[in-house]
Amino acid sequence: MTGAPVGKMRDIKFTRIADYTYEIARNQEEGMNVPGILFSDPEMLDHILADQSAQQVINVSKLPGIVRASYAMPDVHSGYGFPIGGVAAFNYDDGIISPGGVGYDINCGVSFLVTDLSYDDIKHRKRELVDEIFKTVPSGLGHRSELSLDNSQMNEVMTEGINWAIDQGMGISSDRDHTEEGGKLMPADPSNVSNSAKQRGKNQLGTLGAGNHFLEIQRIDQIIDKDTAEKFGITKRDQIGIMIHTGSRGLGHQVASDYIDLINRKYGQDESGIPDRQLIYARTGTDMFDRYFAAMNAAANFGFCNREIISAMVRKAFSKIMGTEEDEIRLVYSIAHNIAKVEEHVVDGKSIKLIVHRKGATRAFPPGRKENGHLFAETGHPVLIPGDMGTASYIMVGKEGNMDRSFSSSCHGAGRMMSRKRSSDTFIASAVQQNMESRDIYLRTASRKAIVEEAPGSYKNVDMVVSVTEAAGLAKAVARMIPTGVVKG
DNA sequence: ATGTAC
Repeated sequence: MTGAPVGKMRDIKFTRIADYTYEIARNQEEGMNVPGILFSDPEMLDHILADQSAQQVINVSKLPGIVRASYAMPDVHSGYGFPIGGVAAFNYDDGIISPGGVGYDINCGVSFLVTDLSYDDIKHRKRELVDEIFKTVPSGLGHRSELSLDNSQMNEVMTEGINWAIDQGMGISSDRDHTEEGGKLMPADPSNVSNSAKQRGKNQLGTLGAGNHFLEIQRIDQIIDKDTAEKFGITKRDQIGIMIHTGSRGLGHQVASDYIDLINRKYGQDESGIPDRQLIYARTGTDMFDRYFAAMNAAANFGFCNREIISAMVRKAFSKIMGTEEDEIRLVYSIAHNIAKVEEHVVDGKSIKLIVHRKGATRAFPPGRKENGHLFAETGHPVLIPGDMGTASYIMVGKEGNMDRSFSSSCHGAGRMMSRKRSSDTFIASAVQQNMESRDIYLRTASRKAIVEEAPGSYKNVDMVVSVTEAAGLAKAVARMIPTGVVKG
């Protein structure tokens, strides 16, 4: 049934307008330029209402130049200004860009690699493999890389993205076709990145970081869409893959804080009508817009390069322990889920240029978009969904028609259900680890804190998030992976 | 998420 109000909490009214799709009408609050749209189910709506995310969806809908709707993906939760799991597109000719709409971890994202190895091939060496990766890939807060870059190398990384790593022998040239935009976003201008941001990045290339960032050895658990899986190189149950979830580290974080600060100082007064200070933005056509966009792309390129170099370290570890060749560990895809992109979309029957913010949301283009590249023209590019460390992760692809539903965006993970603090108060590290061990998941972490804060019970059920994402018509599952070895910051 | 901080 469509059209009847289904809930009212915190004075926010939702109307079910389609399968797993709820609307917050434009008349909900004064100043909304577009409605809010949440992809969810009745059970998950409760989680949304328990935090600030629905209000944040409303706040975003009031920003200038927003087109069609302010969206929340099924894994939405509250974030800095914009919700995590939020998608907002602005008219490129008369809109805005907002650092809060991208998030502090610019190009936080995922790489997934597959091997021809089966679980049986690695199980007797699994601990050695994980230990080797844990030893060679620095993880945790403040842990430095053995790579130390000078200014000119930093500038190259920020303009060239993964090409820098490939030129250095830390990557394979074919990885370009398996990375969003070839792993090099443009325009990227390091001169718009502060010295302190560059300083922070110099010893962080090839580091995993902390929080929900991870590196997992996974086994293919279910192949859901056999044809597509095969095109992605996934052919059998128990096939071994490696998932890397990390971003642009301290460099991206510094770029975000620098520009939030700069924009606030320059436009804070003029934009006093803004519903939340944290939504501060630069308007299209201003120098500030161009500077942030080019700095964000520079940080994103650092993020792509970071995942590429970690992939090279994984290839090396597999080679040392398993005797595999570099090209036997194949990149399926590397994609961002914290980014703003310039994209063409049809709005009101006309194709227009937009600046699409995806913050904790994954681009999910179906076949037919040039961005897919030649390899994924027929399938759509892989959409990588990292779950929690004890349950599962997914590969999906965009569903036909999702351009009209979410500007071709999908969920980006399970989404937190408990705050880090509440997780720390709820879980005991040894019990979490033991539980994982009993399910054959070997865990190495840089800190005890990571174990409790990242306990699987802190997250929404990823299977449910994925099934709502499917039912809402955003993306469809291709394969489900389960972790067997986990490295956490 | 992040050298836990203006």
